[in-house]
Amino acid sequence: MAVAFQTHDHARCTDSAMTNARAICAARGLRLTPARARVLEILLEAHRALGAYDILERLNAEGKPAQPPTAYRALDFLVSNGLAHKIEGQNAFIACTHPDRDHDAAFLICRACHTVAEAPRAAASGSLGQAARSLGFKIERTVIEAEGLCPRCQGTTPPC
Amino acid sequence: MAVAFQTHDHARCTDSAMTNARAICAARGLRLTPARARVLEILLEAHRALGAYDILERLNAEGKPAQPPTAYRALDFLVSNGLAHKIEGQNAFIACTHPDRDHDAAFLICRACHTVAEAPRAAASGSLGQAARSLGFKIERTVIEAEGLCPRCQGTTPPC
DNA sequence: CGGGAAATGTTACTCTATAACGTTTAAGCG
DNA sequence: CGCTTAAACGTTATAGAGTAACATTTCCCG
Repeated sequence: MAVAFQTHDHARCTDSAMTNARAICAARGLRLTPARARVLEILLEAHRALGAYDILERLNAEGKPAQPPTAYRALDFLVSNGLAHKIEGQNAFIACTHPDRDHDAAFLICRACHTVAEAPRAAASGSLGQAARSLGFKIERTVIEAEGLCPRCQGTTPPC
Repeated sequence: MAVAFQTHDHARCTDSAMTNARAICAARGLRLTPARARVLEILLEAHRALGAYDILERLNAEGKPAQPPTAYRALDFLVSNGLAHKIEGQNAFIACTHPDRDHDAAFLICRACHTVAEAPRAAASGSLGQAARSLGFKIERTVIEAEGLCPRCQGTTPPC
């Protein structure tokens, strides 16, 4: 997990993530339609957070004219089912790297190369959960994001 | 701190926050212009997160026709200087309840009554800081938000 | 194979945010 | 004090993010 900052074989991790996603949808009776699968592939291939309109551009570049709802519907499906996450701090979306079950995640986002590492995380852990408990607040959803510089981009003047 | 979920005297906490903000700006050589002060007051009076266009509506309702940049400039100033925060999960802004120094904060946001409690927090604390350290990631900014139900709204069918 | 729900296509629109200009204001200095 | 200059502000226009609403198609299931 959280290997995003290390070099690795993107093609292979895309393939295995797609296979995994198909298996998950089959197991849960979800329909990973061509449109949804294509959006997930785009996210996996980009290997970083993409805006909805970045995805639209890529879809249109493939000769399939698509309007915003097409992208947003696919993204809603992927996010609802844990196959992708929304990075609220950037109005962008990223494929989940371990979509084995529902989970809230924490993200480390490099402002230079836009790589995003996803750290699995116990729901409502840490100081946030503590504060919530002491106030009687019932957490339903969390957004935990850190923006900064990844190891690769800390040394280089021009960002990787 | 984090008293937002308890009933209290809004007028008084608005006044003292404005006095505090003026003192901070004076001490730092910042200009809390009328426009900026008015936006801060609006945020304090609302006592919950407001969208930039909610603020614009209120400004216009006062007979001062204002365009988006007016609101965004004031908000940028307030956020840059720690007098307000942006709630990324809702594209909304809220006055800071303890703007004594630069700080990252964590937020508990009620989805029913829209009240926001701000919990002070050591920067890069908890699991996020741990993950970052182990990966060599340098955190510059964090977004930590929890959405759910506040104590008041958990019992009632119609939200407070 | 037919009925109904889910998914998609399409048009139009709303909300969020910023670029780029010109004008005004006010702080600092000789 | 009056000049210089940067910061703040007004204004117009536009870019970017997201959704409403409705017609059409697909495909699951009985």
